[in-house]
Amino acid sequence: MSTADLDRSVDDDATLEADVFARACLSRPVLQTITGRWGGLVLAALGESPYRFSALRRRVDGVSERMLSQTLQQLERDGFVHREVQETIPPKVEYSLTPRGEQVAERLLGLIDFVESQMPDILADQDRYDSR
Amino acid sequence: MSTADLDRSVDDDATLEADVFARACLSRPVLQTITGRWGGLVLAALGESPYRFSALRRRVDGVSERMLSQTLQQLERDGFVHREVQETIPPKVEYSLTPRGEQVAERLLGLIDFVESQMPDILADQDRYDSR
DNA sequence: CCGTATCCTTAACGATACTG
DNA sequence: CAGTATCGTTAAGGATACGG
Repeated sequence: MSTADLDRSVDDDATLEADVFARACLSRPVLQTITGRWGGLVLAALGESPYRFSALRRRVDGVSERMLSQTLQQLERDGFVHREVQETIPPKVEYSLTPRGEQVAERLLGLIDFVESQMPDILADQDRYDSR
Repeated sequence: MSTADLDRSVDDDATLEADVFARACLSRPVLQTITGRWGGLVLAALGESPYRFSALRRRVDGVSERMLSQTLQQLERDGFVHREVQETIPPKVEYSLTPRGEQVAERLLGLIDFVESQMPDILADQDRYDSR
């Protein structure tokens, strides 16, 4: 089956207006990576400063070694994170944001900050919703 | 994690200054809802216009009835989405963004648009990463 | 120290049938 | 039309042991 059926005409900005609502849209997995359970937190953390693996794991509370490793690989693959290996003994690996990663982290931080600022009201709304 | 989940009786909320990096941070599930697999797309869709259930399901390609229903409930619970029932026959239910939801959708759209704009470069980076 | 590989558990998901 | 309930499946996640 083709997902191109619901053709929303490509408008003025042409090229990149791929429909994010389309099931097979290539940007979906990328968005999933950066907004998923750990991706957003990792990007936010690296927005503060570069981190080494262990330090990052401590910073992002609750992430397992496996998931952190996996998340970092995805972020590196998509060009959001840069991985720098220092061949010392013991070895050190530093993770930092690429320019693209910084742009994303910036926007992500804006979202996080807004939600944090709304938390008192959100919690109140949740309580109202739950008690009926 | 057990289903004991979030302790609603915040014994002493002197600090809503909660650290998003902390495992038990109350904002994490909220962020999860809006950035999760369907939450973001639903908010983005409702940012275009209000939708009724079926129309929304058609707009967000690939979402099942079950997941759409569940996602909308969470978004309504957190005060991002307003649900309006019209007692007609057949019944109609219209979903729209609350002011809070609009603020989030705005930021989410910014993120989505940026990623879309980067897709050509991201795909190239992915290819480079995969071929080694 | 920086991970990867393995195993196993849990949560998310989709399809479908059914109710108000 | 707008969902909820149930069930089987799949993907995500955590713990840990071990290699580089």
